[in-house]
Amino acid sequence: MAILQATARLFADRGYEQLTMEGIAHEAGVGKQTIYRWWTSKGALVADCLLEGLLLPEGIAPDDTGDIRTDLVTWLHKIFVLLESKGGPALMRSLIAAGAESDDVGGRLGDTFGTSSFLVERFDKAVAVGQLPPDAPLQQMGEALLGAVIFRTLTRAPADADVAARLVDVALGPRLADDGIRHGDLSE
Amino acid sequence: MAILQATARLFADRGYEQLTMEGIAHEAGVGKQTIYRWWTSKGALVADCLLEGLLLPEGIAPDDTGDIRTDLVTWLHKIFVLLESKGGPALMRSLIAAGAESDDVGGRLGDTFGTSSFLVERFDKAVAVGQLPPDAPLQQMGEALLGAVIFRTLTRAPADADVAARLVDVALGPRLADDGIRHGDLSE
DNA sequence: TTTGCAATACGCACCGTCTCGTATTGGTGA
DNA sequence: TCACCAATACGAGACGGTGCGTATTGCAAA
Repeated sequence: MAILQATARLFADRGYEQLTMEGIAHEAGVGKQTIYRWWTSKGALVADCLLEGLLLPEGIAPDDTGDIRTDLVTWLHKIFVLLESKGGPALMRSLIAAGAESDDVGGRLGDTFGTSSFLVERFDKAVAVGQLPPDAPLQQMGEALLGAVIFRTLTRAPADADVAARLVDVALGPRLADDGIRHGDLSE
Repeated sequence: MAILQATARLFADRGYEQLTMEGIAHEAGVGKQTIYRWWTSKGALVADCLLEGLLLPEGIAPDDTGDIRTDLVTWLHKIFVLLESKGGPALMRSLIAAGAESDDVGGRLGDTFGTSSFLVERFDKAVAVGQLPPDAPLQQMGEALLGAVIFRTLTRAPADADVAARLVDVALGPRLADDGIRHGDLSE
């Protein structure tokens, strides 16, 4: 659908706040009424874009090299780099703002990043190979990691590899079964 | 300053999105020009409210009963209850939206909840009495907890006492020094 | 008087609704 | 098979409403 693609394009280079129905209609070569016929609000429209995967960059799922800690640190570092890159913070903040304003977008974010997210899927694999205990609170571990990323985005805190390692350390905690508990020097 | 109080009042019962400069001016019995003389934007104005402590409810800092785990679970549970209450989600989402949109508010949120937040202060005390090791990544533990709260708010995920306990478990991880590592049944 | 500020008028942008004129589509009868 | 004709979907954009940020006005205290 041309409207969704136009929305995604404008979202990517102007952000949620700057997104206007008139702008989308023009970009898509469509009348406003046509948009309103299919979607009730800007939020619903953006939520559908999110569902179609038009808003997020490819490959935001962590790798699976077999070692959960390495994979998570690598993944988180990649996210941080993305967040430092041009347009990265804007995209992220736009998503957050959209989620905060619109129940549709918020719910969709929950679907994308929540219960059955790529992160929890990666945790599941780690459980399967015995790197995490079966009773680990995978859900909350994922929330903690993603939440910390959101928190840093919101507060404009710079992030580096050190922070990534420490966050993973917090998330995995005592649950890493195969190679000990404490990793690296965590002193401030 | 009457303007700040008016802003806080309107923010509390209408939220950030519904907040208008004209509304604030009227509520404060002030001309719009006077507001613009002192603040450049709605964001800056709300950021100052945050700084003055006019937006957050009293007593959002955790207690100190001596046991860090109990205190954190109690605190998180309290936050969740607040979040379920009338106006709770709206306030929280308004703050998040304001932070996402405005660098002023975002930075202020970082000051309030970040590096030297009440949460990290509580962690410091736990370190002082030996409940946490001195090299624990306190900063990241705080981020994980607050981030998870933000994440749940954004995704409209309901929260209960169980979730609170699991989140605290993730945050504290192996670092609880005085009474063992695993607490409660964490199976799904 | 002068000055500081509340009040308000202004032009702009966008909202969501509406109306209009133009395709497009699918059914019907010769 | 083909011409005719609703019915419908759509692009375009006018419209009234709201809030923005700026500029002007007029009152009241010093």
